[in-house]
Amino acid sequence: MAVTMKDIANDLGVSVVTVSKAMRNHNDISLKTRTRVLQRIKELDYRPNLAARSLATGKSYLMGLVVPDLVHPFFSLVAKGASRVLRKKGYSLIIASSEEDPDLEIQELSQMMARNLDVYIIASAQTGPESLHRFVEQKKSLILVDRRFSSFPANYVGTDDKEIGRMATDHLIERGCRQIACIGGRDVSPAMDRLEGYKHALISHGLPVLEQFIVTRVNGDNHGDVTGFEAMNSLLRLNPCPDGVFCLNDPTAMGAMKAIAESGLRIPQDIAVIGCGNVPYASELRVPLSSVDQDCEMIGENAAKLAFSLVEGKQSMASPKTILMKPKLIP
Amino acid sequence: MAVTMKDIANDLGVSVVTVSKAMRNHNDISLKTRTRVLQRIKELDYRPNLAARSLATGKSYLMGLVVPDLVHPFFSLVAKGASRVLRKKGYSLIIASSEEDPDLEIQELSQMMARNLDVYIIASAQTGPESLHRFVEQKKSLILVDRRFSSFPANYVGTDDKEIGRMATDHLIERGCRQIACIGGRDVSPAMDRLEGYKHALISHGLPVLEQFIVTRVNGDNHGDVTGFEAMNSLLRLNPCPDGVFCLNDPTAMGAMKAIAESGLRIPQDIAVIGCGNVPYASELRVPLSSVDQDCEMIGENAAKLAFSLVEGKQSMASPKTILMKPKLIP
DNA sequence: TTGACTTACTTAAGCGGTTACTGTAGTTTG
DNA sequence: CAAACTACAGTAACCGCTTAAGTAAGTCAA
Repeated sequence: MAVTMKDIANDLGVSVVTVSKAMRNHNDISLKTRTRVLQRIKELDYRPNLAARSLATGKSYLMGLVVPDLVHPFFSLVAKGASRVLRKKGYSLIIASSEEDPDLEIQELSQMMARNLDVYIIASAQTGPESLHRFVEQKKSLILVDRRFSSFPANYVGTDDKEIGRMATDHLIERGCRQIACIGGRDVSPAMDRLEGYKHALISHGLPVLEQFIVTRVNGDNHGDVTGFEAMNSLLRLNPCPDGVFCLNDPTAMGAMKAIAESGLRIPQDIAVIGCGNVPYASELRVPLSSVDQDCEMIGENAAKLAFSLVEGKQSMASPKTILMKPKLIP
Repeated sequence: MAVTMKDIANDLGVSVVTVSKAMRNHNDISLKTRTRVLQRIKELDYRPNLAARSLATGKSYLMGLVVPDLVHPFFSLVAKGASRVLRKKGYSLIIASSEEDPDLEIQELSQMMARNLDVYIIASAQTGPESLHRFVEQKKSLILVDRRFSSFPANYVGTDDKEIGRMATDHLIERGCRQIACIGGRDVSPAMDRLEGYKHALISHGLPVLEQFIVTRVNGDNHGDVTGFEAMNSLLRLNPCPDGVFCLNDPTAMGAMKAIAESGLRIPQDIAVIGCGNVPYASELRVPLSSVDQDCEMIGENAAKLAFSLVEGKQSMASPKTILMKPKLIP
């Protein structure tokens, strides 16, 4: 078996508690003893058994991250950012992918709760906040990422999605577009907020908000390329046909661009396209894609930092904090 | 606090042990008692504290996955595949990203070892197997993924990389290329094996293996696009210049394609390019990229399954198992 | 020089489970 | 009808660590 505190204590002729305290810099231990302990710990390459520590302290030194799709660069970047911050403080990250399935998400969260994680960071695939109430009941620390629920106050880290919508639409307007369509998902907060920003931008430029130019789909983020392709085709049949399209995410934009290309129209001369998310390699696409970048890694980092202030009690769950990142236009 | 076995035992007027046994279908408990226990467990939504169980059993029901770059689709797909399999058996996955930094990897692994994970699945960023010996010493279950070390026998799940090299090169030869170059990383087993497959294919077609056509770089996988761009530029200066390029991975291929495009040559008429990895959206690129696909999710799944056979003792660390996936050509 | 404080450490208890051993009915057997 | 099982449940000990409470010395002011 691995080295335990007992081994070290025996070797040094002190009690286990002394070792425990020495290790955690309790001011109850003489410098001399502490040094001897630390010395021996190094020699034996001792590492405290975290399961035992967890049991004794009630803290697990584990944080959970549940995302709808780990393969999506957005979420893997969030994971990366969070992981980097947590690592430094000796925390580990349990990552689960819900595959955009609400039931699976609940199941994964149950698993995690059995492990008594210190903080749960969730980009939820739920349509409503119902299943999140148990976090409140069980007084578990919760941080929502990317997606939130208006009726459910909780810690939240995300991008300023309204600003994204405004920014993207403004960009198209500045490029001379006047008939601007919008394609994307529905029901999830980023989509709704971006749409609102889109409308806001149109209105403040004195342009009309036309319902037929807004194509939203449930779960439009999944298989966004298909959604984008089909939605764009339906937009192309309109008269007048849009001269600019704001796609709520990049895969959708790529689908839309494919549809435009197949129709024989040119991008961006005939129809300009802007996406959101700034997927890697966007610049290498057939037609380079303008996009709005969200600093995904920073979202992860901030979520992790917020997580610390929760476990350290600096931040209470009672007064949830919202951190919004500023988006950036990538032409 | 959360519900414990004690609560259930008290409620039912039985001992804690009875609850424990009932829960795990010990044949020591009458059907009647077992039903009562399970009933109450459901009512209270009880979940056993896994830290406690871990302490008592010595198993953590956790598996660790360390990858060099979580954002790389290859590794996130592996993670996804592994996660899916583990979930079903009640295991959770701790994921860490080493950022291609060998020291960071060692650090992450130390962290994990403190948690006594049941199996460690690693796509190692090490240049040699030295740091892996401690797994053998401490009798920890280890599975290597994607990258292996010839001098270090260990469980391994990956793709048949020689076959990839052969397949890709054959494809170029069939398309009529005769001057085939190869660009990619160095030192890591997949790169070396693919290169070997490349050479093998050339030789078996009676073509010469020209050293000046082989451009490898240390850490060529990182920032592959830059590597590919620079390497291709140097290849373009050769006379004769290659009419086909096998890039050991897709980002490299994209960099190479950029260089070719900037030089005014056409793809694939003047120079054909084939990559490896089949990145998402490859078909949407300026010039659609042929690639060799490795079923990454299956790699993850197989690694997870192998992990089970290790914890269940069906498979011993003494006789390491190697699982190679067959690659698939995506024109 | 004695009581009050410190300093440095130890002992005891418990976190929430598990395993190995004990005990007690009720049932079978010779 | 006593001996020997069997089926079911309970007791005790332990996993490795932490916290709270205790104790034995040394220090200091009165």
